[in-house]
Amino acid sequence: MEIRTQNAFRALADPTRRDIVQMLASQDMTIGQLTDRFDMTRAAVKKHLTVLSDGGLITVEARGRERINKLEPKGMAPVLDWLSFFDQFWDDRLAKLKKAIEGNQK
Amino acid sequence: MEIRTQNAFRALADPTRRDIVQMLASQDMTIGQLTDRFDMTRAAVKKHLTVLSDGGLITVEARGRERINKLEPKGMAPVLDWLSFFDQFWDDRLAKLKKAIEGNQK
DNA sequence: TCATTGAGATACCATTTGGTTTCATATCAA
DNA sequence: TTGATATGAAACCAAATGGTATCTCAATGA
Repeated sequence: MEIRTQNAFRALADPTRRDIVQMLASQDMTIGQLTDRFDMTRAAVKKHLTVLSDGGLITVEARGRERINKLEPKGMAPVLDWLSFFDQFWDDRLAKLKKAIEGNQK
Repeated sequence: MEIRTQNAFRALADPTRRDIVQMLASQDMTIGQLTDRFDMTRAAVKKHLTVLSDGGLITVEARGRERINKLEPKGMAPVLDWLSFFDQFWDDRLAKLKKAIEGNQK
């Protein structure tokens, strides 16, 4: 249950995928552009992009023969939602953060 | 590089381990107590606890023949640190959160 | 003392994961 | 039209992952 949370956490579990997320944070990129920045094949990058997409962390927009990969910030919400569990240990800051993000996203 | 971040994200990637974290949030528990709450063997739970320990998310305290597993909240810091990257998209709340947690932890 | 209990370690297994190579398809441009 | 380019998809592979069963060890307590 709660497959969205699982898929998001799973997507963030791999260092290459976290790097992709950071790269897409600075600019939208095609698979080709991303592949240029890694020491692996396009097929491998594609697999990572699929996992990120399953996790709701990116969206893909077709433009001609290119596919523009964009960061989907609200995909992070389930992660922050889960992390807000730790309010019990600290304070309500995580909950506030989550609300702030949700507000920005709508 | 940045193995702590990788180990923490990896530890959180599995649903059983996230459940364990939540259980330990309400009270410290031995392996036996945790195993009672899952439909798997003690050996399997032990493996999850090892991954959580590698991720810095729990500590183990020996007491007699029992091992008390405790949540280690500051192990979450690398995760929050990485997530604060998204400041660029929204605002500085995550950075503030991170600082607040670091302050609470020292 | 010695049976019981709580835990760790190891060997084993099926599935998943992260990578490759290869081939197919669609779009662009000359 | 046709060659180059951007991507997708499938088959395959080694290693990691999540689980099991089994054995050992240490502490407890009657």
